[in-house]
Amino acid sequence: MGSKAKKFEPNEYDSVLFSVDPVILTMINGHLNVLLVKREQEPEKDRWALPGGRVDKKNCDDLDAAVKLKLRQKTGLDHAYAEQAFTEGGSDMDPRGWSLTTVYISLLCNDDIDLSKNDTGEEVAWYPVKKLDELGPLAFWHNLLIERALSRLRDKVVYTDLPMRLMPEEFTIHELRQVYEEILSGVLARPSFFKRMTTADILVDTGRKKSLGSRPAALYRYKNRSKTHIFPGMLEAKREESMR
Amino acid sequence: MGSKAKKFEPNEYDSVLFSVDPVILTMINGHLNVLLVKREQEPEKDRWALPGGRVDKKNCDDLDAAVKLKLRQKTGLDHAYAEQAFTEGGSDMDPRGWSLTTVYISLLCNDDIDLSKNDTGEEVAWYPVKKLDELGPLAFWHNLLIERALSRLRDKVVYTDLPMRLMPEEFTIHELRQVYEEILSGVLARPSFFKRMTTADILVDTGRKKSLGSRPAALYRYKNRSKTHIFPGMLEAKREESMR
DNA sequence: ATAATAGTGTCTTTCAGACATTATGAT
DNA sequence: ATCATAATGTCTGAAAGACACTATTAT
Repeated sequence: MGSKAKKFEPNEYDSVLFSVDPVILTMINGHLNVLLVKREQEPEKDRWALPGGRVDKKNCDDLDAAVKLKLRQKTGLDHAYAEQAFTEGGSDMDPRGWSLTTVYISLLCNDDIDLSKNDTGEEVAWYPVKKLDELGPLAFWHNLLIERALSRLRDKVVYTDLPMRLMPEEFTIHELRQVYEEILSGVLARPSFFKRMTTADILVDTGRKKSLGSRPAALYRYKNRSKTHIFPGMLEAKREESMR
Repeated sequence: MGSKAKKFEPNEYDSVLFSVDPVILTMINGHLNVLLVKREQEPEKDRWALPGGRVDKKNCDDLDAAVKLKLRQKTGLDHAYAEQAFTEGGSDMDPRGWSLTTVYISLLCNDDIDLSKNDTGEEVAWYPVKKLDELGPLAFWHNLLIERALSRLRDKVVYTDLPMRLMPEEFTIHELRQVYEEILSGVLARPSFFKRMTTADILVDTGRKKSLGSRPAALYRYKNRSKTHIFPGMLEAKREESMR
């Protein structure tokens, strides 16, 4: 098939082309954005793609190390949150042959990131996930991979405090709710949300306030950012918030 | 490293050894059992292992097809339930080199299975998951893979009706509860469980009864076995049921 | 009748949703 | 004073846990 497809007959039966593809998400101006890079190589040259790729087996002893390396290379962050979402594979994903990708969800706060720290020299950019279709098709099946990752994220957000990984050090409960609403594309009842968060023993009131032209809101901080809290019940997001 | 390791320098950088490893579970005599096969080849010859292995890329267009093929080969079942759990990879898992495995959880009813249908001619056996340590170490990291798969299963069982895939066509609510309790290694309150199941609109009373020396229990059947029900709240299993 | 277990009723607790009310700072 | 919105109180409803009670069969 492809003219540039490389040949590797020996042991081809046992091995597959493999890549790790992190879906790196952050909040920018109230909207969820995903990190993309522009491919400089065939196949799919000049298309936007997830900032993943082949695993450097010499420097990575296991999958987790491979993901951490990708994240460091693309965002400059050393301890970004990443969780494995799923693995997809098949003969149609990549013209070079039967290939496999493990998709991770990585959530981080935009304040912590400096894209100029990007190791790779590629063109990288944040893009709002809700406008991805305006960008045209991404490389490979990355549109599909992102959609599945977001679906998984939405499933988990209704019963966990995962969105905390998108928040800056200090934030108001209102800001936190907006992040939940953005992820769920729906509206949440304010009092329920407030109670849920303040009774869960996961937040600390810093005592300071943040004012935006009305009653100032209390600034909170997470008590323990390293472990994900599971709430006893599930949130219910209402439709609406369609346009903007 | 290993003396039998095959060489495939061309493009080795891009590809990894890959296998699919289903954790196939069923209930036997009230206990959760996992399907194992005895390896007939090096490495790890003569050790018990998960019934997985390399993917036949010529006959499988994607990952799902690969898992379905494994299940058919090992159990003779064509439409067994299987769900992807996670993927693990690294340089220490297999002496032949950096390798990757995607683990699936497959749940099925023992009544449906005839191990003599096994395609492969290997020695296969069911083994109780709670006695796996008595069997000695499994091949590769399969003890760890099974433990992680079971952990995932336990997490999901408290808010879904996944165990239905382990039940025969008709069953009593008591039998269903015993399956939940076996998976969770805990005791569930009978009335809560009964209400949860009978109010969820997932069961049909067949009208028939099953008697075991006292008041006969109603026999139920699942209304729709193909979609997993999500309950609004979570079950809480109590300790105990230690020995047996 | 008694034993044994299936099934049910009732009460309490927990927690989310809805709605109304109070609090606080900017103007 | 008025406005905007943060925070909270109260009520309701859904669903799980606990416990007691009733039902039905075998013996």
